[in-house]
Amino acid sequence: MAARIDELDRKILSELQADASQSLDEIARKVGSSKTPVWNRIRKLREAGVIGKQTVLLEPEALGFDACFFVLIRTSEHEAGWQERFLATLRARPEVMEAHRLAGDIDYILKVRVENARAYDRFYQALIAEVKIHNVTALLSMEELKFTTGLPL
Amino acid sequence: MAARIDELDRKILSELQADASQSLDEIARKVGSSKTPVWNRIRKLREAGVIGKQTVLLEPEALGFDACFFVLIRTSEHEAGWQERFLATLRARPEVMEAHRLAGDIDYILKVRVENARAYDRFYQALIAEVKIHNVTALLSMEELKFTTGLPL
DNA sequence: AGTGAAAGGCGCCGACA
DNA sequence: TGTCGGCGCCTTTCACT
Repeated sequence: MAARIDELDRKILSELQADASQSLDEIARKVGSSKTPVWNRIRKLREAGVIGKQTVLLEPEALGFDACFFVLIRTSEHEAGWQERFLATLRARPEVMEAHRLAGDIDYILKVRVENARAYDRFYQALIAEVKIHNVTALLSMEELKFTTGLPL
Repeated sequence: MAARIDELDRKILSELQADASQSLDEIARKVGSSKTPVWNRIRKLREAGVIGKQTVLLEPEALGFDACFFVLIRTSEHEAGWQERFLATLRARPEVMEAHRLAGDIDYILKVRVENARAYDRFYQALIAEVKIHNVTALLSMEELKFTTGLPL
């Protein structure tokens, strides 16, 4: 699955991660190339699925999302049907920012962004009403020390 | 800190989150307004710090980042000096995608993206060499079930 | 606060080396 | 594969409502 990427591609991706609003000329200058080759490479990287969607990062606190929880989930159910229902629930719930299936004794971890603790409880109640869950631990974030979407190229 | 945002702002932010490469005309049409007002609102939201940086989301697996760990950290040190060193280490390490200070008996959680388990171990060794840590639990992600940067507006 | 128009810049695509 | 040049759209601004 890992695409063939050379040094120039890496530099271009790095620039795009840092600031996707830069002009082609600007990127070309920084990576030591020029418009057309840079543009062709970006197109190829997009087609190859290396570059996903272009977005803006919003400030959660400025929008009233003051609470962030990491939710550790243990389940006793491991049939396909259960996992499908669980997955569908996660996908349907916009407050679930991230969900991973884990190795080890904890089965899943979620990252959930909500307005406040009450909103988290609503989410929690809705979740356990939809799927049977053996054990849930919620870790409340007091402070986001670091956040980046940029991979270390 | 929460900015005053009306329904139109919310729609605009939603569109930008979904696809920041859209033209102003397109966004204006979708939210039922026109170019200039949309542009003015975007500028204000940027100045207010609601809209942060514009970026592209890269596909980790296409770039060889096949391993993702959530790291639960307990420490016995709670002085300011220790936390400063810890924070500086996290900031300096590009494989740390996310770091939160928590409430409860676990003190910190990190999200770490690396090439493979060996790269994680290098990170782990470097971390405990730099700061004294009481207890570390690493949760290995087997599968990313969901990932979004889009807040639920 | 929204409309319309005008200008400069930039993405995108050609031909050429 | 990289450079140059042009067409047309899109951002950005301003004057008016």
